[in-house]
Amino acid sequence: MARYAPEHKEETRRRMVEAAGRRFKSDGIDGSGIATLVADVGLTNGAFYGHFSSKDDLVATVVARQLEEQVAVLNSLPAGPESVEAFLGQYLSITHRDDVAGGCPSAALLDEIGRCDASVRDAYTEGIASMIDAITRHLDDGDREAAEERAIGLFSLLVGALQTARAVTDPALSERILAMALHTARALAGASDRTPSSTRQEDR
Amino acid sequence: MARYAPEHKEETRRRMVEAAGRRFKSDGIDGSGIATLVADVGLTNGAFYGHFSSKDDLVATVVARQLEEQVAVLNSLPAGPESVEAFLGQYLSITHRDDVAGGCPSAALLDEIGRCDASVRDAYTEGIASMIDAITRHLDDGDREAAEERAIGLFSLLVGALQTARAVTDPALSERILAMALHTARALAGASDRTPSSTRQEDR
DNA sequence: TGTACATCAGTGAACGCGCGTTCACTGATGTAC
DNA sequence: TGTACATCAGTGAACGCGCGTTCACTGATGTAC
Repeated sequence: MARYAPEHKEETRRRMVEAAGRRFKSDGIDGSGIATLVADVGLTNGAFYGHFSSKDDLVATVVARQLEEQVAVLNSLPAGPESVEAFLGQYLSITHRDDVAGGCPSAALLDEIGRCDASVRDAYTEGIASMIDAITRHLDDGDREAAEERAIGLFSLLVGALQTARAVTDPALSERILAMALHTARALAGASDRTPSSTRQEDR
Repeated sequence: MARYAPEHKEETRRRMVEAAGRRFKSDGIDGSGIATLVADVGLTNGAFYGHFSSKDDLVATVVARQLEEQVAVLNSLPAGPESVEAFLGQYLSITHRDDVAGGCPSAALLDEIGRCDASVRDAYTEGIASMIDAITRHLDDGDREAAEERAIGLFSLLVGALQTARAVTDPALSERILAMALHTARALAGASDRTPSSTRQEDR
């Protein structure tokens, strides 16, 4: 093996965390074996323990990273109802439904995370707290408490609807779930808009 | 082995489906082995294939049965906003959060079902269609389309919130999620109430 | 009434396989002298 | 300039284990004659 640049190992680890994120989301945590995970980045199974102390260590790292990325996206969103609308439309789109590997980690893994060790659930807890904060900031119109409530409701609605749309085999029902959840999500996101310039009309 | 009453085998199968429902929900589908599942009803692993043709056959049967039971509960609920309120309060309670094995199958298994074979997802599709119908009937105030939309939103919200409350390790955050989701759920369930006799006041 | 046989729910050992994890080893590079 | 050694990311075989599934067998009962 070649002697590597100082950043090489760090870079390999980073690629593993990213590839494992996609694997976990598409095949499940339990459904993804170490051999497959390392093969995804072109290594053999023994190399794994040079980077992580155990599978759980990787899982916790991946969960933390996935949520960080999502929070970063939310934070980079411009303020204002239009960008929230756009985000909702993209979240509840057919494209997102069909891109499990590249999509929302909560929609793909939430109930499995609930069955994981405390280390993984701790990582999720920290991530989700930041996420609720980020959503709350986008919805805040002065009443922070009410905005946080809507943030939690919105997050739960999005995750539950996307999971359901993915589980169902009937394409018409699946699209109906996405469309109706999107309508409800818009109403929920804009529930405090008292300005008549609001994008929504059909909700009242 | 004793010669059994004619209903004996059927009864064993029924017990297996019920026990497997609890197992799947608490340990995951992938996390529950055949040996454990049959041991739960006091049998040894070879007995399994006298009742089911494969694990997937059992999973599909369990998923169908779990949803049937839930729909039966919904259908037995008296009409009127009070019983919907009571149902929401129970669904988003700490008791339900802590009773994964005896609780809602969608909250425990939805993303794992999304990764299952078509037979399992077909069973889920049929069950969820009945469930949406049942919820819609409870919310219907004349506008069926709007009621179905609120039914889908409500279902997604409940499932997403319960999963999140379960995944999180911080008890305060977990309870906060349940409480805030309950508040949003009540507003959503009663969104069409134009009667001032409504139970909710704080939402408008 | 007594013997021979059919029924059938359940037993338990065995199958090949993939799991998470360990570990002695490889081999290309950098450093010491 | 040339040799000896340290470094270290990655290799790949092996470990014990549990998985889903198969199958020859058990043994208590009912039926036939």
